[in-house]
Amino acid sequence: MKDLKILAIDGNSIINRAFYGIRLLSNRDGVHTNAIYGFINILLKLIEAESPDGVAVAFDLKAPTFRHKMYKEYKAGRRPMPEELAEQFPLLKEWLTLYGFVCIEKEGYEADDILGTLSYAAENSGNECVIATGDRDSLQLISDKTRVLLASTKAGSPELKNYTIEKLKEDYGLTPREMIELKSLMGDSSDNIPGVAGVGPKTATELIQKYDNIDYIYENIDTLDIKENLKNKLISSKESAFLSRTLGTINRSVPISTDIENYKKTAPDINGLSLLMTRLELFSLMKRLDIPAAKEEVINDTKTPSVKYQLSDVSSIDKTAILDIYGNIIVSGNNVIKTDEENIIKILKDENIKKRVYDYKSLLHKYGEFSGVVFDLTLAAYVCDPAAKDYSVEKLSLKYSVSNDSFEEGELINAVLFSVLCDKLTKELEDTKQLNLLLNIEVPLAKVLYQMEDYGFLVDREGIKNEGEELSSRISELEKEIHLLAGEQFNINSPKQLGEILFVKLKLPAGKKTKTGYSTNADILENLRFDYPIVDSILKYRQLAKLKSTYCDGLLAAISEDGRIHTTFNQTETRTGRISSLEPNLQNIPVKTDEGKKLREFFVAKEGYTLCDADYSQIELRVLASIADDKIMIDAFERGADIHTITASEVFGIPEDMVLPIMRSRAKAVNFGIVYGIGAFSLSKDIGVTRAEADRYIKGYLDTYKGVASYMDDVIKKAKEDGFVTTLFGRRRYLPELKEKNGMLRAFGERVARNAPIQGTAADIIKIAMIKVNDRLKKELPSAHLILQVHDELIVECKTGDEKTACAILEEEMTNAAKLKVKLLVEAHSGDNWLIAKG
DNA sequence: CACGTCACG
DNA sequence: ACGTACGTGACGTGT
Repeated sequence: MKDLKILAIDGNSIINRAFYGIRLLSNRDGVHTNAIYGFINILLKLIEAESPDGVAVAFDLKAPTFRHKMYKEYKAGRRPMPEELAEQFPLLKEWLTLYGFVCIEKEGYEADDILGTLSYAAENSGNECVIATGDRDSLQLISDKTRVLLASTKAGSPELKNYTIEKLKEDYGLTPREMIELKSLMGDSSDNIPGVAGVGPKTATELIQKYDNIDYIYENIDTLDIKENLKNKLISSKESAFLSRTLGTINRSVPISTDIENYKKTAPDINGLSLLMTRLELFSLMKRLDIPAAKEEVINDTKTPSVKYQLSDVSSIDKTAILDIYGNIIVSGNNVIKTDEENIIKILKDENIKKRVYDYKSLLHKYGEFSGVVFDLTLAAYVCDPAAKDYSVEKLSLKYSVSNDSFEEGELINAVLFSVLCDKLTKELEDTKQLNLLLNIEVPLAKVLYQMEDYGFLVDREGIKNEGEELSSRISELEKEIHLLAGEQFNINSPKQLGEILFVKLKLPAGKKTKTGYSTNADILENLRFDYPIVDSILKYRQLAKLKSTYCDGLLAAISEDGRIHTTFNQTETRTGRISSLEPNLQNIPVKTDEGKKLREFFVAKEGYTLCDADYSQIELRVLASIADDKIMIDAFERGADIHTITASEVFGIPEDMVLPIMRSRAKAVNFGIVYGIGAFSLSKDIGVTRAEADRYIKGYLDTYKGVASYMDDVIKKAKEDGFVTTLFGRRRYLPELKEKNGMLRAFGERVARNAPIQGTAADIIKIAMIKVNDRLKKELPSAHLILQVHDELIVECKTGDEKTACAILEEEMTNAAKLKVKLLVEAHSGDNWLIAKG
């Protein structure tokens, strides 16, 4: 059989390039997939470019023969292959086989031997072979029937060079066979081929160009026109040169099938590919290859009326869809599917019609208030997997193996898809005991958040504007001063330029470096500010520039026509269950410095109204005391005393009234650190003591709070068994990091395992409080509105005169949102603006 | 678009 | 030997 084209790939070489070229990716179970992903991408590109009749992928297998003795030794002395890569080999091989390609590995042979044998077989039977590899060794295999596609990295970006006999001549001035001779002389350190000592690429190339091969050179060594010095080198390394040629010659007679027909592509096993790729979460590749989701449930709309819609309508741009209880789409995106707008609103507002929706909060913004929502697919998907980035219907369909026979962008698909997804997610939530969390916390909260977004927070536009102008003039003063002290003009906002000025031009003692240059962050500069006036000015400049750009300019740009700021709360962002705030972010308005605090004065109540601000006192430590069941800490809170003072007293072993401010502040840092999963190094850096000192604090702490100490151990043990941790309300966070071989990543996983139940439980509690506060306000104080949440703090705008009632409602509902082993303490204040209301 | 920096809990 | 506390979002610079 003639005229077949075989693509022969050096599997090890390409998978390595893919692995190191793409950041680590893993699926939900912690199985890494980056090398597989990268390999398939490269493979698809090659297929597109070459259109081969078959693909054979060669892999190394251990137990080397003579040729590879040295290679093995070299490999033995080298870092072993990381587990993250090793685990991807069998999966890739499985994928290749399922796709209809051939994997070849033969005990005792390397991948390039297999490539050599394969290309030889192809040539001999009049066929064509294209070799893809990153290893220059294979260049010796080139012929008029065999080309080499050499993968390399040029200026940081991957490149494929197409080597034919002509191209090789152009680049190296040599024939393929001469490449072997070249290597005999110059050696190859990466393959541990010695060559001739003192002969590099340049000399070797000259010699081979002139004399063609080492047999000729050594036979005629005395008569050839070679300088004395080089001649001596050649003579003394003669044995090594011939050994190198043996080592460097690719074996072209590996015992594998030489019938090229056997390497023709066979039909792909679509089912198998679906299963494997769904498990690996290689969704973008599945889409590209037209591979449907695993265990495909072909949905035939036999039971339901055939209501069809475009998938694109509900995927990304306007991701809203509403279903009635039969799972029929009523509206999707901007397209009304089944009925008219008037009817939609009628259905929505009818509380007796139970609705399953996609993105409740967006629908509320679009159609106004409605109830009767019994399921929200977006929120369900978030609760099931809070680490996912994309909750589009398209992604969910792939992930949950739901599809139908026409699942393609632009194709009509059945509305039942939604219904099936809802059922599947409900099942998962039941299985993981999180359905309660969805239905009683997240869904009702979505409505509360909608109301908060809709109502907004009034700001004093003129006040912010004036403050911005004030800051501007102070900033330009500082700018002048800094340029004067530096002796030149430069952009202070550029860490790069600033680093150059401070640490090169002015020769200040440089601290740490970042990837890109000198570190100029506040930690570093803080240590220099007293010795160098310029640093003091820079810190001030930075502080004011931040206030101006992010807060004055940023907030001004975000004020709506009604004079209020309507933030958006993202309910599906954080991995711990917190909500986040964006465009603008109202959860990071300054409070720590006087200049910053001033901005809070511009967040005000409207005419005739007052702000009430209530925050939990030490909620995370109280949660910790409760879930760790730590008697000492629980007792401390029950006594109502200051927890940091008590901690200092216990750790330093002195009476509470002897605790000095410095001791309290260090104890406070340890309390925070414990919640975050603490390390002595970071603690010492944070509070400015030696590492040993910090270590003693932690030991003393864990010795005092023995319940906390055992909780910290137990939670990790449990997390390693289960693969996840949970909050008091059952919210899960999966921790694939705990399975990492990489110690740093694993340590990170352990800190997260300690922190997530604490931060997450606190997040659950305030969510419950928000729902309850909102309900009570609706009933008892309808003119009052919840307007903001900042993790442990709620803000209400109420009629002036109602503030006592509003504060009482806040305190009651926040305090009683959860029953812990420790009482929750809430402090509430009121005032005309946020600064005063915070107390 | 990645990075450094810095604002918050 | 290595890097170093949890969770976020916005801005300016520079490739």
